[in-house]
Amino acid sequence: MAGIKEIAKITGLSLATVSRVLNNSTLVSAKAKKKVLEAAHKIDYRPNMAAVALRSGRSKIIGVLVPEINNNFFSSIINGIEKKMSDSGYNIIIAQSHDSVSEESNALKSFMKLQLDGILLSASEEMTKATFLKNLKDLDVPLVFFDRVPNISPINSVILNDFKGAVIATEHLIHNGCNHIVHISGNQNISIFKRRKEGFLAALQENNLSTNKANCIEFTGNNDKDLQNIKQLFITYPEIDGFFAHGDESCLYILNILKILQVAIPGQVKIIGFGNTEFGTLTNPSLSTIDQKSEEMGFLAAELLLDSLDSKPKKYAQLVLEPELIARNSTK
Amino acid sequence: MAGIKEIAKITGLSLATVSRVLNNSTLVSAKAKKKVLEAAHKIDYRPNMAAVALRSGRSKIIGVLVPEINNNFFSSIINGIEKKMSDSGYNIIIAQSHDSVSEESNALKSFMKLQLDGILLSASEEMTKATFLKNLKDLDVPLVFFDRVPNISPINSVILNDFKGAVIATEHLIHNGCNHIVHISGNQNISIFKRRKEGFLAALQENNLSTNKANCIEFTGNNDKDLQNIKQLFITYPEIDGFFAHGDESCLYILNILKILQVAIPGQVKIIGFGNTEFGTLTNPSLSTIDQKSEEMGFLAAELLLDSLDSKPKKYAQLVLEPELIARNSTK
DNA sequence: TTGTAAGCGTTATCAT
DNA sequence: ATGATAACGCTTACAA
Repeated sequence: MAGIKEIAKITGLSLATVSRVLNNSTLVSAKAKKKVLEAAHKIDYRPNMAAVALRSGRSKIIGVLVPEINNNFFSSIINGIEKKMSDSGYNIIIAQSHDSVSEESNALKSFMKLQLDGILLSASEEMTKATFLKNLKDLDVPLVFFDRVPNISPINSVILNDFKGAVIATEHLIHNGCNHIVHISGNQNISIFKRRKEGFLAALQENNLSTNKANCIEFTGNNDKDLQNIKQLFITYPEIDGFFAHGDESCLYILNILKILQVAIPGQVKIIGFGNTEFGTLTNPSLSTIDQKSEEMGFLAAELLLDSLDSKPKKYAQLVLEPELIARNSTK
Repeated sequence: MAGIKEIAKITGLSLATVSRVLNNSTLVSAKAKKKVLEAAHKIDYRPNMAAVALRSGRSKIIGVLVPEINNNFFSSIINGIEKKMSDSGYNIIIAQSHDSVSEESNALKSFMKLQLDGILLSASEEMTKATFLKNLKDLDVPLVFFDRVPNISPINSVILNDFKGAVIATEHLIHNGCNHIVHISGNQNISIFKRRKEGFLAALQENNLSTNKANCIEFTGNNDKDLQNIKQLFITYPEIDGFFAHGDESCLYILNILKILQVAIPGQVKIIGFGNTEFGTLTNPSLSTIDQKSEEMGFLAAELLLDSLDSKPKKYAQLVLEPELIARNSTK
């Protein structure tokens, strides 16, 4: 009930002047400014954002669309986004695609109704260039992609240098004396996992190690099957002295299997993961890994979006974050 | 650009009639209804929610305030909320308190500007009855608390029966032959951890087991310290044959320490955690635990909020979810 | 520097 | 069953 009208009544000024003060316009006298601000404080004035959005076209809300919120990586990113956005007076509205194109387009549709000022999104696995264009063709708000980025330009995006991360991890093993390294890869249809595998192979080549077929084994997500696969591989090739996994989770399997097989870690075999998941400090031995800079990614994506909100001559930026080695006991 | 006006122009009907159709009013002819819906579909009409919110006072947005989004428990809850709310055509806006009263009240203030239709919130640790009342006194939207609930009534709330969960866990150990059980407790200022400890002690008493001081040890969060504490305890009391931890994370420590001490799990010592964290299936042995029903909690809280959105004669409900035993190999 | 008034897209009241 | 019109709270030309 406490609106701009009330302030006008109290101060004896017009709605326009009150509005100008509240929007930091320079076209107001110091006296008017003071009066208005006092009154605003007195009645604890809070603008009706619905009215502001309707009239000005700016809602002060930005949409965030991720595949899954209940996932440490994405929730860390959202954390970074939230930090930056709330500092700048924006609220964030969150939706999930669950990696489904239809849910993704539904979410975007509902975003479009809300007069959002901008959208941050990580594309679903299935999102192709075609569906992307279809969904977003009439979406004229600023857009920034992060992590999972469709192959299209021009675009604003923030990604991690996954290739580099894999190289760092692999070379860390090599520098610590490993010669027979195996990569536990992820679904190769997902670009980030593909790049990690490429980085692994490149690092082997760079260091004159063989890159034959036995070096890679794909993680299926089926617990028992993966366990058997890794076990079998290790029994077939007992000379294996290092594992680089596409994710920290797979390392838990490897740790278990090697313990069963009575293999000393990191004595006989060294292990490094990817993702810097929380439990990495809790395993025995603690897990070396690659940090994905998730919170920074969210922060930068938010910053990029804020930049493009007020810059009229549109320019696009592709930011690439550098991963960081977290060396712990599993590779000592 | 495609608004209600456009539909009126296409169909030759008035704004009022178009609006009525779009809002499922019964006061329209089948013919008009058909024409409007066709036109709406044709121009891919999407209501401007800012205008709807301004005019009707309902934004179709509900606010969710949690201590920390980057936390598996809360992100699962949000998952449940999102599921229910998006089914009902609501968007959710998320804010974090980081367990700080000032951030919490800031978030609530910004919620209030947004004309939200309702708020779901898990109170920060510090939130007292007084600050709660101060923050929410002029907040007249429906409110539902979950998990962390201030001691105030009347109120809508959804919580887990943590006491019962602890009893179930403890009795599971007892039924599987444990006589000397230790509880690794959490910060006793947090109500849920307190209730878990109480449940543990009650279960011991109920089963005629001693409840002396050696039965509990508080988890400090300091990795090295906790490790030493647990190790020392086990060395002092080698008769210990069971551990019930207030969280799954602590179980990783216990597993590591017992492995170092060459103790057979579950042969000599059995372990059960709380939370049903993802990595519980990946440890060796896999971890028995108590499921917190986090997604259900979010779902029910959302449902409760939706109920109170349209029920004029306000009634309040306190829902208590029953935890579930997840028996795996660590207690076999 | 300030005021007047139009208008953002929709809903709701009152006629017809 | 439908239409004309005011109103929601605010911003912003345009006028003064």
